[in-house]
Formats: sequence, structure tokens, C-alpha cells
Amino acid sequence: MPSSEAVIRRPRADAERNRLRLMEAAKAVFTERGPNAALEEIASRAGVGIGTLYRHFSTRQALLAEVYRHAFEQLAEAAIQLSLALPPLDALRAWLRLFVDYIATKQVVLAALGATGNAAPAPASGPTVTSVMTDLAERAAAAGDIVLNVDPIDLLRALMGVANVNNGPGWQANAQRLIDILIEGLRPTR
Amino acid sequence: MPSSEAVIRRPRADAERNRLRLMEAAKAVFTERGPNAALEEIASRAGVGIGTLYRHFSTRQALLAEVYRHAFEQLAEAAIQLSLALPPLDALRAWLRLFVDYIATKQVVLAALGATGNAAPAPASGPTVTSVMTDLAERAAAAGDIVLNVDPIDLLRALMGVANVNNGPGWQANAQRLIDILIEGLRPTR
DNA sequence: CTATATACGGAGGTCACCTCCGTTTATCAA
DNA sequence: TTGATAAACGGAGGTGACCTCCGTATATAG
Repeated sequence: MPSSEAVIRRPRADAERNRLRLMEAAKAVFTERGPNAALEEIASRAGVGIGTLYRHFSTRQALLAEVYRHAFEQLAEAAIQLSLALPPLDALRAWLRLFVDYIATKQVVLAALGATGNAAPAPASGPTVTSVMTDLAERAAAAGDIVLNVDPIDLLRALMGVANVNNGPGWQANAQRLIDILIEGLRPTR
Repeated sequence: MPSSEAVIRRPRADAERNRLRLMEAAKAVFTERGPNAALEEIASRAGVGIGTLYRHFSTRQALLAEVYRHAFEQLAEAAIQLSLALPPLDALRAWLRLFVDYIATKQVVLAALGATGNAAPAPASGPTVTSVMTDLAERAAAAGDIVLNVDPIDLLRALMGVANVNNGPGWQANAQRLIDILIEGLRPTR
């Protein structure tokens, strides 16, 4: 007989397989068609019914978050490496450059970032883009390199603002320049 | 008989009336429901058919642009006044503050700004938000107060980035702070 | 008053979203 | 192996928004 606690079975093999297929299909379709791609196209390209898609990912956001979680985690990883290798201010600057490169290749992320309100879907555990950015900024502040009188995340938002829509070539260079302007603007007055 | 040139009649009175009604309804509905409000609600609130809406404004963008044109023009006006009354850098800073206030009350504009690629729908004639911002920035640069090594419009984009989505209270204060950071960051190194 | 260019309206085709539930299937215990 | 059963599937179909098309209505000019 079943114990008073719900019996835990490991998920069915087909379920797991379909989840993977969906994520692959989603990645391809989002890249091709942008973050508003039709979910039904994703489902059919994955070879499953639309119902299955919704069972696994109850909202578009949830799907986007899963698809880009790896990328987010890499970005967070990089921050740790940079922190170890460089002085605080340089680490911050270098990471912001990565961030811009990142949104350059995955514009889709903007949607994921935007709608959650948080700067990233929280991975099961471990650092988020938000926490990493905050950390880098606070280190630089502690070192006396900058004065932190804004929410660090707003700096990311500013960069995303420049990336957003501005599809004209050169937006990326402009965003990179903005990094330096922002950092210069945060310098303590001497 | 008709001349070889098309005969120009002034628009029918009902057409003009409906256009006005549509714009009023649109303003109300956009304010209430955001920039993705159903166009059919706008039409019905204006007491006209959906076909009439589309005849007057062929896209959502066109409608948004018309509805907010007055506001844009005021913003452009203000720039002129500030230019006359204040030294270049102060004028720039003051105008950016207005810009933030502006997107605070009319978040809807973000959509209008975004999708056109330009920072504003061009009024029939006269200055646009883009031209005004560029002008203010160039004056400040000419006075030697700032070094202009980005597209001035990108500064607006950065501010919009902070405004965007960030509905948590306090975003407006953060955006105002960002203005100072940006300006400080543009200062010539001395 | 009439002719006609102009404007109106909304029915209906299209498309995407999302839910619901009858059917299928993987898993487990016997 | 073989049921029994929980888990998962799939897609039909309701909903809502977009936008076009064209038969009908009407303001205007002469």
C-alpha cells in the first residue's frame, strides 16, 4: 500500500525525452523567429502536441528561462573567473563587455530579462546575473573605484536600452562605449 | 471638368469628426490598458467601426504616433526654452529630467519610440525629440562641457532601458540619478 | 436636387493562445 | 509475463485579436 507520503517515481522516460526535444526546438525557433515565435511551431517542430508543450512549460517565460539558463549560468561563471583574475574595476568593465556581446548574439534574452522583472531566471542554485552584477559592482565600490549610488542592475538595463530595437549596425559599439561612460560617471569625484 | 491634376476636396466633416473621436478614445484606452490595448475596443469606444479605425490609422504605430504627437512637440518646445534660459550643460541636464518625467507619465511612448526606430514620429514640421536631443548634446559639446563620443540618442535609450519594465517604485529616481552619471561620464578628462 | 467621390461598418477569414479530456503508454508489483 | 494504474500524450475546439473587403450610406459640389 502507498505510504502516507506520496510515492515518488522517477519521471517517465518519454516525458524527459520530450522535454529535451522541446527545448532544442525552442532554441532553434526563438533564434530564427524571435521571442514571440508561435509556440505551436515549437511544439510541432519538436514532434509533440501543443498540450505537451504547455504541460512542460506553463508559460512562454518559463520556456525562455529554461532555454537560456545555460547561457546565463556561463555568464555568471565568467564573472567569478574575472573577479579572480582582474582588479575589481577591470573585472566589472570586462564583464559588462561580455554582457553586451551576450545580448548581441541572443537578443531573445531581452524578453526573458524584461518580463520576469528579475534580471534572470534563477537557476536551481548558484549565482544569477543579478547577483553577479551586484557583486562585481560592490567589489569595485569597496575598492573605492566607483561610488555606487544606483541599483547596479540599472546599469544593465541601460545597456539593454541601447541594444533594444536599435538594430542599426554599430549599436554594439555604442553599447561598449556606454560602458566606459557609465563607469566614468560612477567614479568618485576627486 | 476635372483638371489634369486630381481635384482636391477638403475632407468630409464626418471623417474629421471620427478621426478626432478615435484619437480621444485611443488616448484613454492606451492610458488604461497600455500600448497593446485591443484596437477594437478603441474603435467601439469611439463609436465607430473597426474599419474606420484602420482607414484613419493603418497601423497601431501610426495611431500611437498621432496620439502622442502633441506631447512630443511640447517636449521639443521645452528644449528650446531651456536652451535660451540656461547654459548648455544645465539645459541638457534639465531636459533629460523632463524626458524622464515624461516617460513616467506616458509609459506608452516606449512602444512608439521603440518600433519606429526613430526616437519620435516626425511632426508635420518642426523639431523632433531626436533632433532636439542631438542639438542639446552638441551645444554642450561645443561649449566644452562634454565629449560626445556616442550617439546622443543612445543616452535616451539608456534612460528608457531603466524605465522599461522596472515598475518597482523608485525607478524614476534611479533614472534621474542615471542622468547625472551619464553626464559625469561624458565630461572631458582634465 | 442629383450624381458621385468619400467614408462607413462589421462580417468573416486568419492566426495564436491555452484548456480540457479521452486515449495511449511506461512503470511497477505480483 | 501480465495486469493495474498513474503519468503523459495530443489535438480539437473555444477565445480573442488582427486586418481586409465590399456592399451600403452620406456629405459635398454643381
